[in-house]
Amino acid sequence: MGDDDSRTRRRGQELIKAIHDAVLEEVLEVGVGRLTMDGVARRAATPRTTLYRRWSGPVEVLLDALYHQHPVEEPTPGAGDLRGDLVRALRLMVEWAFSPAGRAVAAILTDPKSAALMSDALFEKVFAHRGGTFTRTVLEHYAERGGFPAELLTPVVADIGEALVTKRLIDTGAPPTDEDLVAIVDQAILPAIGLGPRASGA
Amino acid sequence: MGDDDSRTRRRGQELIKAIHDAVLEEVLEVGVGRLTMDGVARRAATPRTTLYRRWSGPVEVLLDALYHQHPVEEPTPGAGDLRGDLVRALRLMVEWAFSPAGRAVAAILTDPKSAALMSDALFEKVFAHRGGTFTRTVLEHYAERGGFPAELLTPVVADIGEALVTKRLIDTGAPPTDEDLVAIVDQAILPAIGLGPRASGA
DNA sequence: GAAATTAGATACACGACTGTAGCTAAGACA
DNA sequence: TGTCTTAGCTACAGTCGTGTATCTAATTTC
Repeated sequence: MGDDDSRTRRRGQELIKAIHDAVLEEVLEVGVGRLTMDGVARRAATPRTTLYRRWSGPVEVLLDALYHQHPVEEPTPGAGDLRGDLVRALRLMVEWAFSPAGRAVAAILTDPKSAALMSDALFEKVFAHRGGTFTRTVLEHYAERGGFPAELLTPVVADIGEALVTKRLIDTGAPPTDEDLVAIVDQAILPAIGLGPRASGA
Repeated sequence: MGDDDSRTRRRGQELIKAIHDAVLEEVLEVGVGRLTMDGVARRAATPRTTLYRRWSGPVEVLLDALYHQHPVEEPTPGAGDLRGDLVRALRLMVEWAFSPAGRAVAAILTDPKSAALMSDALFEKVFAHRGGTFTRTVLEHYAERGGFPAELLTPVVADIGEALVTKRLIDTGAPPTDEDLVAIVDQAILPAIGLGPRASGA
């Protein structure tokens, strides 16, 4: 049978994946504005002609890589541990934020020239729902089951956890510890849904 | 007397200011990674030699511009309107975020190559205290005067307002309305310091 | 095995940018 | 007025990246 190891060329999806991986690495090293076809090609160990056959520029390569490597794990809330589920959801968010795709998304969000290249499909898939998919899922789950008054779950409240994690990532560039995540849940999220230390004292 | 209007050349601070303004505009248009000496010079209507006499590259020009154009208004809390003062502080933050310097800071924060060029003085002045200077000032002011229990003012709580505004800015690219700011104060900050609707109902 | 497809390789012309050198002239100062 | 400083101007050589064209050879398909 065909022995894959003897092949010298990559074809089809294997090649595409290598190029996607390469552009996600390259953007981490140089940033969006310094992405070049040359750089991506070099990192992918493929000639530029191969890239130009499919994409017209490096940002398109990057956006395409994001489209295909975006799948993000969603939290799976249980039944009786809101606090624990919130911490786990935030941990999931942090893990994603430090993935190649997560870092690339962060870079694109501040690039003035990327928006013009953004397809509607990609925007819909990657950016439109970027916020609120981690803790919101957990909070909705528990609100539906009467864990706290559902009317307290406003767009602002749904965003608190992720907002604090996002800001922390921007401020320090380092992943928050589990203690940090617990503090965010206890000091900011739970009070906002009426489950803070003051509310339990009543 | 010297008539300023007849001069054909800018000198000293006038020239420096024009260059600073130019680089802050240029970075908004092309992003950090696409900044060039050529582009900045063109926009400042000055030759590159003039830039090279002072700076070795475009990011240095930008960082210098930030160092000198960073002064940010601080909130001036009053005596009896915590809620109003928090909303005003967040409004101040939004105004700064949309200033040329504010936007430049945002761009630099995601550029992989800018950190290496960052002087300690600049980091100290512009970035180290970037978070927590708006609502923290107000919250500390009122905590000291017994407006709410001081022990509730943790680093997490001090960050809530600005975190939510930051995330909103990232998510939409548009300035939050005053209604948005009021919602952030009422739904997230006040509950966290024990002054939410639930606490007053007790 | 032959035909089709396409990955990989090479080359080219061009533009933009870099960094430097050298010069002139405007402006400040004594 | 004379001197000094430096902004503005021009030119240059070199590098990098772009976009394209062409060809060969590896791989897949029939």
